Amino acid sequence: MSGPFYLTTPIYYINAPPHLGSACTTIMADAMCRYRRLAGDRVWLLTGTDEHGERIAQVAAEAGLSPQALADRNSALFREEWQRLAIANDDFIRTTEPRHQAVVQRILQDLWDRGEIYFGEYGGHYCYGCERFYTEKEIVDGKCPDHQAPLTYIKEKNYFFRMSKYQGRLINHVERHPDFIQPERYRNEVLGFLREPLQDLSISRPTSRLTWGIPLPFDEHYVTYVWFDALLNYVSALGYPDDERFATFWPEAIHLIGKDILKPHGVYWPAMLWAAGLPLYRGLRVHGYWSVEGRKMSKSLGNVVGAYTLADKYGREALRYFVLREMPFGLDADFSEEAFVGRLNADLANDLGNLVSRATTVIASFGGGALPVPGPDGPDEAGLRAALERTRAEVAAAMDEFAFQRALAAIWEFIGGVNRYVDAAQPWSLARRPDQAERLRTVLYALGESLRCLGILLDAFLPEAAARIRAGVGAGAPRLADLRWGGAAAGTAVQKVTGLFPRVDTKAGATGPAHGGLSAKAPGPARIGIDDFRKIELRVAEVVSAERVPKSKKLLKLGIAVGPERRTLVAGIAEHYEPAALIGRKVVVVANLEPATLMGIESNGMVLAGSDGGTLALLTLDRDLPPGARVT
RNA sequence: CGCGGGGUGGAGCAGCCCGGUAGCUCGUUGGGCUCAUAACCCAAAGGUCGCUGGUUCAAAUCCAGCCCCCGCAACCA
Repeated sequence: MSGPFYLTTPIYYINAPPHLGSACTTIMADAMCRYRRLAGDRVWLLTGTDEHGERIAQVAAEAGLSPQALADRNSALFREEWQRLAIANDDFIRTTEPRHQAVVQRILQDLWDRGEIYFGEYGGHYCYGCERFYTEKEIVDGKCPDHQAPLTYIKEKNYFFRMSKYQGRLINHVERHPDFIQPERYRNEVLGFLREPLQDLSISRPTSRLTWGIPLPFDEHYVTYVWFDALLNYVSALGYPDDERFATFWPEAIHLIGKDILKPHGVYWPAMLWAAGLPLYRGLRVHGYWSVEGRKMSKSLGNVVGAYTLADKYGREALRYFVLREMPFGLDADFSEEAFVGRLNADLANDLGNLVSRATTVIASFGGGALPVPGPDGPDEAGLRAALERTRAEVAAAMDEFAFQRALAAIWEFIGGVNRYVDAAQPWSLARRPDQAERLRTVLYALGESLRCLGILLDAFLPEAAARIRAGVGAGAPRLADLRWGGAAAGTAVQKVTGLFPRVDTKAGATGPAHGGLSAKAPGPARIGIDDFRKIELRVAEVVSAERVPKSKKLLKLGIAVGPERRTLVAGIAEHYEPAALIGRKVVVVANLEPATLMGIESNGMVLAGSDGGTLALLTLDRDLPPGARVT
């Protein structure tokens, strides 16, 4: 079982601060690696940040910073977050580091030399009206489906990776290695992607459009685009190609990701590795998403949960426990503060914390503060021993599948068993009967032994609590190999361990609906001056026609009159307003917005509406004004 | 007909692939214990398993149709 073990988290895009989702991935990775270290493996845990791209350059410009300065600042947010959460990563890679850029360029050059990359002209059927390309499937009779106008075939030059040629090989690999992508549902999803013809992958952007990236070594007018830059971190961080770490760990690589980036990892990345002449990673493990109180976590809903704020309020171990216990691996899970506190109180405080407290107290009070020499085991001790073995085996099996939830459920099964044992054995009664002295010693030893084993079992999941438990029963450094009944030496001093996980009082709103306090800090909109506001041309408009945009869920196509002018705009209000109910109404629109094309329809302007995430309300006039009137 | 997930006691979930007494956690109620963090242990109450039809000796489980939620993607300008 023991050997090298290499686990990666995704590199997080520094556009947004760390939140519950990224923390969850990282915590899972950390727990897995701690478990493997416990098993005696040589482990390498990699995390890091993805720092290139247009958005970063833009945000930096707005903030008056260089892109590098912004990247330094935002990358540090992640590094600090993982420190505060006690993540034991072995490395932290940044895509702006020279060690990464050098590898990216080296591999790009190599692929270019060997013809895996070509300079292509992306040919597409382009509609000038829509300002977009159409695929063969979308074209109706050779015309734009929206404008009914003939399309122009135009070309855009870029570099392409010959990904399409790996399609058959990849299908074959995924089919023959069920363990390559897990859980099953995501394996099926990748096979689903691969049923459609695989296109070559555009891997460059001209520097005229994007400058904040890694330059192509063979053409200074282009930089790499997203995935070639990002995915290669997994090998660049190991010191590819010459470092010993690369030779040791790369063949064992397991990528832990969220379901949002399945396609790049399950499809692009294997093709890239083959093209580069590298062995594939060993496995891809995909977890689900967190929702918050039944709703998707999103910036626009303002319900993004920050991990550290939560850890700060309830303890980072409680946070670890919650995300590992509550999310079945691969499936989505829901976060709520109520569920969080429920877990904390029921599992950590009542079951575990209380057990540790009562067991150490019993040993301290009735056993003279040390593990006594036990007498012969009775049936209850045999039962405990069997329960421990079941738990050990189930934890091992669960961890093989990244099933943290099952592993913890198994450990809590054991904790329940020990609690029942205490009640059945009643050491406090035995202590009153001198003729039961040997029996008492047996019971106290069994309790100490149970805690010692918990101190090992829990180490991967709750490292700090596990350390306190081990310290309480005088156990040394944890090793999975020591998870055998009878490993504790009689005579070992035992200290009372109390307050391991104090209960959180849920009565009378003691916790309160602290969602505001739990939100990740999102920088609020900057203040603007009146001159900036005057740049926005708001006008009264009358809706003269309204219809649903076919095949769309949210969009209505509106014909509006702004003074004498008629224009078409698209509004994302179809879920809240019937088209017929809008005709004739006066609304307020942003009149000088850049046109945009949505579902093939050009939208000239934007209807103003307020929303709290659930309800949406259009802005209207409380007394009549003619269409075209300026709103200030 | 875009892809997918789900509807099971008050809440959250398992069971469904391989039909046969409906299980777990929390909550509620009653009891026990007093070592312990108003905790721990035992017991009880509570479900027409979304709807309709079909297959079968037997359907939560298989088949068909329908209803309702929720993601993802394309579209929140």
